Order: sequence, then C-alpha cells, then structure tokens
Amino acid sequence: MAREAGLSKTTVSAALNGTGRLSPAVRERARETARRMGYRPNATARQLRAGRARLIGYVVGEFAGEPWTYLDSPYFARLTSATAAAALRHGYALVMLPAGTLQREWADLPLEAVIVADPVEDDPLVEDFLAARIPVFSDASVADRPGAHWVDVDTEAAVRDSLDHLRERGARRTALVLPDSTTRFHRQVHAAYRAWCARRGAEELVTLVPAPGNGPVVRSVEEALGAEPRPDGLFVVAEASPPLVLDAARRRGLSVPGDLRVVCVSEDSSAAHADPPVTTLSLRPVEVAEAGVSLLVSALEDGGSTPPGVLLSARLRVRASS
Amino acid sequence: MAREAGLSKTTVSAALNGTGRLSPAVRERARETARRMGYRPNATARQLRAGRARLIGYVVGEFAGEPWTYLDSPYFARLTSATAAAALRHGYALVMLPAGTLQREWADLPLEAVIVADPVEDDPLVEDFLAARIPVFSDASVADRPGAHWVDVDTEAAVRDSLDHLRERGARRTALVLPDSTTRFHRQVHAAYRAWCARRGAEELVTLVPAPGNGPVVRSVEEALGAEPRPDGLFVVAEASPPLVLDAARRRGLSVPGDLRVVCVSEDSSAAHADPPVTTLSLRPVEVAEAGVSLLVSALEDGGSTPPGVLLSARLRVRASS
DNA sequence: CTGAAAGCGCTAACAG
DNA sequence: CTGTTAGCGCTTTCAG
Repeated sequence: MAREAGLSKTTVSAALNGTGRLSPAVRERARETARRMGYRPNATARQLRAGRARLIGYVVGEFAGEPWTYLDSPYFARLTSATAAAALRHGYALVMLPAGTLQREWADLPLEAVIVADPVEDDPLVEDFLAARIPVFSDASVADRPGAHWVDVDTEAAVRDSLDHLRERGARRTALVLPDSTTRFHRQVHAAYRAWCARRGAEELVTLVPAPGNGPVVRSVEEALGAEPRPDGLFVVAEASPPLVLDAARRRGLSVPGDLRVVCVSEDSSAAHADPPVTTLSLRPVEVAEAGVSLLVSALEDGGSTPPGVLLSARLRVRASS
Repeated sequence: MAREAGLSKTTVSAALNGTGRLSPAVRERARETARRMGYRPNATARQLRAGRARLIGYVVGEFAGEPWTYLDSPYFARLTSATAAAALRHGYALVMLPAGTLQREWADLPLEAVIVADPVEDDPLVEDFLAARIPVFSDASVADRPGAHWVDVDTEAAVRDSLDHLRERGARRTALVLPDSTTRFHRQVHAAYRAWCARRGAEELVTLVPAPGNGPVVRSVEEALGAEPRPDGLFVVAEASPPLVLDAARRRGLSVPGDLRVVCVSEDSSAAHADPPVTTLSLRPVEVAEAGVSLLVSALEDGGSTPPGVLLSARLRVRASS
C-alpha cells in the first residue's frame, strides 16, 4: 500500500503512527490511502519488532480437572472479568487458559506473564510457567518463589472478624462449612477457625464439602446443622447460593437469625435479596484483580523496585441473617 | 543457542520441531542443549512466519457499558469457559475483550476471528470487526452479513414449548418477565410470546425489567404477580436466582406450583436445589460454545463450504415448580 | 523532509 | 544429512 500511495514504507509507517516529522499533506495522503484500502498493520509483525506481545495468560487452578467451580462461581466470574478489564486498561490482553491446560497448549502463545487464580498446593502449572521463565502472579502460596508475585486477602483477620461478629450476635456454637480443597485460602480458613476456637475455648464444628457446587454444599450445611447440640452460628465458606443455605436452615427447623446466625463467603448478589438478606464476607475479587494487574504492570515495566506482594482486607457486609 | 550446541539454526529448528530427517544423535543433542539453556522458541516470530496467530477475540456485548450482566450471569460464565476450552482444544486461544472495548484496544492484537456473544441491535463492535475484515461469529442477528457466521437457539420453538408446558400444567394466565434489552434473543422471546397469546386467545401479561441483576428482576416479578386477576403461570426470561423468584411468589402469598407454575430461563444450578426445584429453560451455553467454535474452525481452516449458521434447540428441564 | 537498508526470531527452500 | 539464505511485515537508525 506504500506503493499505492506513492510513498515508501517508512513514510507510511511514520504517518500512521504519528511519529517522525512529515508534512501534513503527506501524512494525510497515507492515512487516506490506508482507509481506502482497508489497510491494517500486521499486529504480529509489530509485536515481533517491539519484542513484546502484551499478552497475559489467565488460569483458574482451583479444583483443576473439575471445570465446575469456575462455572458456577460468582467469585471467579467477577475476578475474571475484572482482571480482563483492568489488563486492557493497561494495554494488555488476557488469554483464557482453562484449568488443566497443557504446556503444549500455551507454549505457542507469546505470554509475557501469567495470572494463576487460586492455585492448588504445589500447582504444576505454576512450576511449568516459572520453569519457562514466565513471571507468575498468584496468591501468597507462591511467595518467595523467584519470578512469582502475589496478591492475597488477609484470611486470618477475615475469619477472626466473622467469628467475632457471629459471637457478638449471640452465637456460641458456630459451625464451619468448608470445601475439601488444598487451595491456600481454604487451608488458611481452617487454621484460623481452629485457632479462634482454641482461643475462645469453643468446640470445633467443621464439615468438609467433598465437591464444588450447590448440591454438595447444601447437603453439607444440613449435615452441619444436624449436630447435637444444635449450632447457633453458621459460617459457610464453600460457595453456594445464599438463599439455598437459608432453605437448608428452614428445613432443619431453625429460624434465621433467631435460632441461627449465618455468614456466607460469597459474591453472589442474591445474598442481598434473600429473605432475610444474608451477611456475606466478600473476598473482593474486583480489588484483587486490580491490585494484581497493577502489580503485574509495574513488575513488567518498571522493573526491580516492585513489592513481591500485596495484602488486601476482606469485607464483611452485615445483613439481617446475623 | 545453535552456536552453543555447535549446530546451525536450521538444524536446531528441525530437531525441536521434529521435522526434516536428522540423525537421532544430533536431534537429541539439540534438545538437550535447549533444555539445559532453558531455551524456548519465540512464539511471536513463529506466528509471523506462520502467517497466523491462532488468537480469537471474545466479546460479550449485552448491555454494553454495563458490566453487570456478565458478572452475575451463570449463562455467560458457562459460555465463556466452554468457549475457551473448546477453542483451546482446536489449537486456538481466546482473548477476553470486555464489553465496551475500543478499537484501539484490540487493533494491536493479531486476531483471526472474533466471537461476539449476544450483540445488541446493530452492535458497533460487530461493524468495526467486519470493517477490519475480521470474521465475526455471533448469533443469528448477524446472518446475511458477509464475513459473519452465527449460532443460535430456536427461540420461537423454545418459547412455544415453555408456554405450552405451563398451559398443560394448568396455567391459564402466564405472565412474562423480560429484560428491556435489544438483544436478538429478548426481542424474539417477546415476539414469540405475543404470537402464542394471539393463537391461544390469551391476555398478554408482560413486565419489562429495566436493568440486569437480581434486585430489578425480583422487583419486576413481584410487580408481575400483583396483576389482577392473578397470573397462575410465570415465565421469567430475565436472569435471576431461581430461589429468589420463589421467594417473591411466597411474599405474594402464592404457593408453587399450586397457585403458580414457574419456568425460569436460567443456567443457575441453584434451580435444581430450590424448594420446590424450579423448571428451567436452558439456552445450552456449552453446546452453543462448542458449535460456535466448530463453525469457526471449519470456516477458518476448511474455507468456503462452511454453513453460514447453526441452529440449536433449547432444553426445558421440567421440575416440581411446574 | 523522505527513502533505502537492516534486523526482530523463526522456518522452508535450496545448495552443498 | 546439514548449513546457508531469504523473507514473513514491521519500525528505526541513518543517508540522501
């Protein structure tokens, strides 16, 4: 198209990129010709020239192999779209790598970094990326690994606040419903719950949910509420639809918040519209996404002076269920 | 690293790609050196050479400007991850383009095609992509546009089946709760409902939901159920948590399915666990995703003989609420 | 102010 | 069986 416009490649490039010092007339001629011919610069060639592709991988690692969680989780849905939006604002595009993605499936992508949401313990994906010298951004379980950065919420404090809150509202026996997973967050919740119980001299009432999804979680909630003597507080950390948690309590003959105070870890907006509205602990996916992308951009572009990680606070949104 | 191995670039390339006819010894030496040095071929250079990047854009267009819907919608969450997984199986990677993405944000990406989920009427994004000669895969609203392919569900049949089902179960006055949007699907539902009512001589009872999200939908449901005489059938096409729809009926003093038969268009797994379980009409996001990716791959790789579009059936999952 | 030439890292012809 | 060479489409010195 340079030929078509009667100019050289150089001049056209300068005209289209707004660089160099060209006469307005020439610049306009190049632009006009480009428009007329529907010319668009080849993105791959520009990337090669620039030495960077501005592409970031995005993996959800939790329950790797089971696509379930991600599909049904408002947390991951929000995290994903907030990450994509934040990345794009910084000039990076996000490529989706479903859990279970193999090395040969991403090896052909010019990834500058990869975000691994909620890796499992010693996640092989994280190892693979680090071995390929691709910087990894994940949660605090990767702290101290060279090439890895992290963003995390202060789980310890969040659990303590939630349990203290339930206690203030009169709960003396708070049951915990937790996924049976090796995600750092879940392990930390378990540890923090036990520590809190020890400190308060409270009995530990833990029900592990064997699989993700509303069905298993609801069954586990019912199981937890069947303990004798009855729990009068319920802390549901496994993602489930809050109205269904209330239904389970109702089936057990417990009124909320009279007999049972309920807090759910959830981003599900149905919590606010349930009857009664359900108190939630938000893991703040949008803030996590934005902090993660900021960290990533500064590590990739500014270089060395970037902190290795960022710690955010979870947020307890108190509603009528407690 | 060719020098390091004492070989030429060509030989190394052939060794690593398994092409050419090299002695096993040489091949192994190249591989070993690559491993030792942590060498990985530059993906961008390969893409440039190959003339294709195997990257596909993915946009959600509904309620462009309002990120809400996508965040809270199990339909889009499933569609998104199923699309990403299907694409990867075919060797393509999906890059996320949030609704509202500007031309200059995707112009630098070497996209071979773009998937636009649920575009609004005359979606400007679709126009931009077609103008840039990037093939568009979307719903049937783009049919007949050159360069555009589509996958859609048979809305007409789905609405008819749902309304017939409600009628069989005894509903004589079925109210429709529909988002106030210009998505093709929503317009078609509206038209099909009116046609059905005309055919059956039934009164049209339509409530338009002004905004996405559980709150507005639940309010609209309550409004719909407040009509006199009371509806005895409810068809909720706006995405909402099914248990919340039941709550709304309960607040209106209606028992389900005794006084009111309920069908929700939803992918939310909480429907199956609600009390009573809620009949849903599934738009089959996973099947749509897979059909769309198959179509895309065959259009991109096989060339001309690809059909312009694919029509799938929705699926009614009958449960106790009707 | 504009054009020719080099080179980003790779692979596919083609010579040796 | 292996190595040299050209070129993918672009940007950027550097001469003219």
